[in-house]
Amino acid sequence: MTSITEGVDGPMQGYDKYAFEPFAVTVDLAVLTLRAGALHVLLVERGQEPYAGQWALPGGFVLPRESAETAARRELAEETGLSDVSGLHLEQLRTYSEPDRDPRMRVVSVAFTALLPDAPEPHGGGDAAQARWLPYDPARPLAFDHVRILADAHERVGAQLEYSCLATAFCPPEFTLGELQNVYETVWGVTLDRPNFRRKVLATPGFVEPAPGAARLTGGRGKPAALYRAGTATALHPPLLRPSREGRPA
Amino acid sequence: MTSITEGVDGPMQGYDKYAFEPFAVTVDLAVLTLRAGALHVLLVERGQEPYAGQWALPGGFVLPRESAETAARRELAEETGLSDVSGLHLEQLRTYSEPDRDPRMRVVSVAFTALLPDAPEPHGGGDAAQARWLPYDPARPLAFDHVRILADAHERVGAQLEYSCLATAFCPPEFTLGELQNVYETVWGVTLDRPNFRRKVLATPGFVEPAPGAARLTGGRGKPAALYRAGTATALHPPLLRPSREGRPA
DNA sequence: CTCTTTATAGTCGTGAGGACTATTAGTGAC
DNA sequence: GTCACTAATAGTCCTCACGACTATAAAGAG
Repeated sequence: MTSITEGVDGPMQGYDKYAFEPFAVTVDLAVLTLRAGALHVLLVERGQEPYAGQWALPGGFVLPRESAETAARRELAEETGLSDVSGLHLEQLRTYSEPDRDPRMRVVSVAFTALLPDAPEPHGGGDAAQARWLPYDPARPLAFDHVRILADAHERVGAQLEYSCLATAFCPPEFTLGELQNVYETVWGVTLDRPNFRRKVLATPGFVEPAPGAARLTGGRGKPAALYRAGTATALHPPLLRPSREGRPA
Repeated sequence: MTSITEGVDGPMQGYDKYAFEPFAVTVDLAVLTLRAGALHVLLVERGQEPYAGQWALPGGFVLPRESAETAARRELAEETGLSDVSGLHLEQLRTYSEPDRDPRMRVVSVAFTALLPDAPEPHGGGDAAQARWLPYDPARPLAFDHVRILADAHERVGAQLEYSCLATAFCPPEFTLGELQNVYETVWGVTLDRPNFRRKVLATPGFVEPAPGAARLTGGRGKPAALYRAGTATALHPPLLRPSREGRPA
């Protein structure tokens, strides 16, 4: 295998005695939100080849002086129009580096998951033909290896709901326990018993705390629900386990 | 900041209309094992500047046609001298992309954790002055940002012990429950009750199964222990939670 | 008012798991 | 041999987490 380093100038030059190939580094974003009780993903329609006209995860190149995290935050702001909103949860998912994942060249992509409480309509700016919230559908074809990235993101978020306070990242600053339960039910695709869910959440120290002012959410049907806000804890002890994926043989 | 793309030939040329910087992509490996009941890390002594003479995690450049996973496996084989041994657990940790993490140039590094049952002495080949197993010590200075990578690896492995069968990756093909318990106690830095640990492990379907032949390990002091091998399960239900890091206020 | 809807309160029984004791089966000292 | 020591294994007891379930409260719709 021959080195192609000879084509590289500037800071690449003279890196000890190693041979290496320069890579393009990008970020891909799996931005999830809840709309009308359903999980939605932010997707962009590609305007250029390859995969022109197909849906893809938003993302872009990491700039020379950026970390991947910074690039992801910038791309998210550019695509959705919201600049570093409070309640934004951004987390590195993993890195995808298969040699042929981009047919043009060697691209290594650092994938992130982002969770948003409300869903402002994105304005598809820049390179994308349009950007839209679309219902999460594992069967929807996407450009590149984005189907896999999105599936990994969904799996990761689902797992994190068990052990972290991540669910509040899907909720507005003040929320009801019913809304919080909807997060779990929607992401996990299950239904939970409401009194038991309430007992578990309130018994977990630091998960949620009553919103100040004893505010209550009225306007809907039924008894008004008390409002809560995210607590100070970051990890959940004990964890809130989803119903066993494997049968219970015992 | 100007693009330095103009110095790039070959597949980098003419990538749409974007300006991007070529990055060097490396892998770093946090290789953990148990020796004499203590957690050890595989470290190499750097032979060149920067950080010449300092300890660092093994790693190296991703080759042109390699994925990061393939590169990690190759580097591990090169550094430790063991070629794709059975029982090798390799997993992507995360990617470190701070702009100045390498003083010479822009290097994005994909970090992996590798778990080994036995610890063959490494032969420090190639670029490293020497390679050795050293006791895990979060306070040991390391080159680059490797202290953080190693700490992240330790935290990740500790968390994974709770929900996965990962502990068997530290053990030889056949092991006693005492050896398995030592894995948990060493990585978590706690002591566990032996009968309770035994009950939990045996009650978890697919975690371990008796080794064929009703073999027993003798030679040590005390009653000989039965031998087990890793089961077919990959996830642990229910999880084997470590003693609560936060106090139990309830 | 009555029905429906949703939030909240409480009850009961099973079982997981922490703390603990007892027994078994080996080695090494004497 | 036998006695101490060590480690594996078996079993007990008690608390509490949690699933399943019933009951009550507080709103809007008609």
